[in-house]
Amino acid sequence: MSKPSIGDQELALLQYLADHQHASVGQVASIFGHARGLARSTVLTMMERLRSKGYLERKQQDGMYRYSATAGPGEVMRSAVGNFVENTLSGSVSPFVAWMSERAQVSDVELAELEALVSQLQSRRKET
Amino acid sequence: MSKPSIGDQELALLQYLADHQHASVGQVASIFGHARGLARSTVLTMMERLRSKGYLERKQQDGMYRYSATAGPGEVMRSAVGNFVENTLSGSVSPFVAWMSERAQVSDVELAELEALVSQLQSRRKET
DNA sequence: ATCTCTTGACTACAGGTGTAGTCAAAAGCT
DNA sequence: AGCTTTTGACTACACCTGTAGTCAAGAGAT
Repeated sequence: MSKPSIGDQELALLQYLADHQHASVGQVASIFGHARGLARSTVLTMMERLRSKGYLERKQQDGMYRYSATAGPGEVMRSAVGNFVENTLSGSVSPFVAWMSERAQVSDVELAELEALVSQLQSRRKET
Repeated sequence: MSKPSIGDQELALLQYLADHQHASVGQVASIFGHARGLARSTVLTMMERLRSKGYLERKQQDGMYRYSATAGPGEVMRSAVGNFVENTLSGSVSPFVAWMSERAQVSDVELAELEALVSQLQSRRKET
């Protein structure tokens, strides 16, 4: 039972919700929505769609609904990446590496993450 | 003038075309199409859409059209990755790294690519 | 109790993508 | 030339996503 698909805007919203647990529609609309020039009803619609897809849940509180992501902040992105690699790159990571090596700038932080990743993979490999 | 968007199936097709230059619809339909259970008309429709988006071009030959990708095989994927990172990950590569480090198996080849990438980035960095 | 602001449900709609049927024209075969 | 297969253009349609308007019910203020 693979999770339903998510659009980019929806993902951004879900990400926001994962970072700002149990927020009301009003709050999300005025912060996230306003920042992106979205109408309140648009934000509400997206939130409800995400909820029907199982990515958000809500509970009544203070006379209104509070929404929370069902998955943690990191998971959202990670599963997005997973889908992308599976569906779009047919499971191969190579295109990603190729793209990285051409990319103009890679920040110090990113480089450090990559280094850590490589050494982690190396050590994991020996164990087996 | 950023390129028009591409769906996953379209991308797979484009990739196929990039790997099999100047193929006819018939050929693509019977190989690629058949492998994915797509009707000939479906393949044709997608190819024409890709063409109208500028990703494919065609020329008549042997009484039928032959299609070719306008970009090389690698470029297609690379730009797909670029879009994904920009649109979906808001420019950050971190989610990718996070996902990689959780992924069950990373092949030797992939690990080697990553190592190469890291050392390439490291040396590039010193130059500056 | 009334008036106003907020909240939520519903409806709408356009553009993109996946998928395919139909049908006439062109090409190939006998 | 006549019959069969291939090719290509067009049409169709459902679902997803982005985006928003409307309108009634609920909450808050006076």
